[in-house]
Amino acid sequence: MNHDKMTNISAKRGFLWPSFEIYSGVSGFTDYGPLGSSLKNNIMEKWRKQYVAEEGFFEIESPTIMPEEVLKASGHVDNFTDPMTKCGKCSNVFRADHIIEESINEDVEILENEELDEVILKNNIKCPVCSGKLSNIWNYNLMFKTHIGAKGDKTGYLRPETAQGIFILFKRLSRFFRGKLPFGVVQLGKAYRNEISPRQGVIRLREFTQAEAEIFLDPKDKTCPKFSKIASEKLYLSSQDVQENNKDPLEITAQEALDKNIVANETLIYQLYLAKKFLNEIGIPDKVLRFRQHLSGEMAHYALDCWDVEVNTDKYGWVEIIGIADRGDYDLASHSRESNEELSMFQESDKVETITKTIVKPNLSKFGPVFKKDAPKIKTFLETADADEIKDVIEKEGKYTVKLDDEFELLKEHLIFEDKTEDIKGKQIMPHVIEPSFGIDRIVYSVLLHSFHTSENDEDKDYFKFKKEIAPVQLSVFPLVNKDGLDDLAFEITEKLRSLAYVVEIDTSGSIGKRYARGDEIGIPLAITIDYDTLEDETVTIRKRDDESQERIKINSLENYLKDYY
RNA sequence: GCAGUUGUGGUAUAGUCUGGUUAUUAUUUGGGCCUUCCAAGCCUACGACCCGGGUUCGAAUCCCGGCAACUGCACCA
Repeated sequence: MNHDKMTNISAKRGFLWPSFEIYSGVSGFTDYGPLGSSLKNNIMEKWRKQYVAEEGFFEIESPTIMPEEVLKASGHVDNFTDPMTKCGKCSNVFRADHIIEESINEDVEILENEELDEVILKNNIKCPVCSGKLSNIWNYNLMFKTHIGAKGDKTGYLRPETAQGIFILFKRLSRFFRGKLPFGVVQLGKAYRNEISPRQGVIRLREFTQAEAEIFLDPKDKTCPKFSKIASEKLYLSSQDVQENNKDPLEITAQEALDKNIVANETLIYQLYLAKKFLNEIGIPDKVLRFRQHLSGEMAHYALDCWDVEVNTDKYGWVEIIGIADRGDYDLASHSRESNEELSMFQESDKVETITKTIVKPNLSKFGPVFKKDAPKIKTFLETADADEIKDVIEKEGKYTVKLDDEFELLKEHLIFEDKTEDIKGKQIMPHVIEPSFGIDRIVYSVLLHSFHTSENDEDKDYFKFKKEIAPVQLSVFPLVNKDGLDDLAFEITEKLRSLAYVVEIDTSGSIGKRYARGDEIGIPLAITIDYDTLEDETVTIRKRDDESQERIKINSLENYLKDYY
């Protein structure tokens, strides 16, 4: 693990570059160079293969600019903020809670802005730079704000996460999936957060790529049909208990995690397993990974359970790269409330249940004259009231007292009780959501870091040991020397391989050793060398990056060889 | 956002304190020569003083501001 060497080569060879560099750059943004872009795409394609193809989820794409209502409902407009204050004299801007904490040495994190204003006034807190008067506090929202339309009267924000785009399509999606739970929807794309001062390179960006899946399921049934297939898979988990008591991470099977109630449900465990599988397959091994359960104070208010997947780095320590949360029905409930849309689904039960229950109705000829203008609200109360309870109380005490804004006494003659039988064919439910959320840029960084092979002595070299599935360049082709027609043949073979849709680099510069080294450095798994034997027997050598082993094969069996390999 | 350190070809650097010739060296990269398998060698070319302002006859060098990076603090729903 070596951040410095790795980033050096990554910049040199076109993986990651600072954005807007010729204008001296802006922190919190990064450019993917040719190889970085290709690597990232390969990782995202691999992700799609796992979640869309293998899991049967579907991908959608929604706008990156969202109207204010959406983010108001999701809570981002009001809560995704920091309190700020500005000095009237020198115009410096500060985090209000920080100035106050420094000045009076008290934790004021929980206070509202108005209360903070009062604290500033009461303690006569001044600008720490020039002692000028501080303004009232406003919220600095971490979202990028913009205007929609020429009139500019509609406020929009760049989305702070891709997930909301899925939630607000719920009505359409539930029809698309023909009303059956569970179903999964994914979105890969950019999200934006105007961080105050991002300083960890590609780890903390203002514009970043997420890959999120939202799995909608029955709140009463969070089992997972594929769970049995992975029940005996080993997981390494740092549960709340492990963290709070400084224990070693648990090494347990998926089944044990479920039985011991360490992870809340099957679907959540299955998602932990999928995340681990994905990371392993793109070259991030278990030994640099940690599955960490959020502590109860750390958990977002909407999450029922949440696990972070963290990767170990030499420079930034443990970095969160994936969050897997059970968000409950928080999002659907909020959007349903704000939009006045019914965001629930009717779920048919396995068997029809016939129930008989007592219902209560007002006996209107007596009820109306007695309660007059209060009658409607008492009637409304009765619609949702427990009829059995009312009946009991009236039978025992002769009356039932309703406490609304006033107290009303219901007598037996005001009401009609009926026994009613109905068939329950199912129920209307608001699905819960389990969300694995991948930070793609951080994952690309982790792949670069943990694929990077550092030399231990002078003969060894530094290179990216990418898994062949994600290597940005798949093949290199070299003529052993640039003469006697070997070079022409190399170009010919390159063209042929490119027509088979392989990403191929041909290199005729420098010595053969230099060419291997250049190819290794950017992690090209295979090199094909054309030499003098090629002219005689139409064979080439295939040389593997990781062990430098060579084998000789016929040119006409190259296609099959590569098909098997990739 | 605060404090400190730093900013010279793609990379790593000399020069900055003490202002003054064509900005040092290595490596990388392109072209050529050579080369029958792992960064060999030779020739050659391209390539830099972070940006803006000030001081000065003259600024890579001194001063101020900005931007960025690094370290620590803070922030990270």
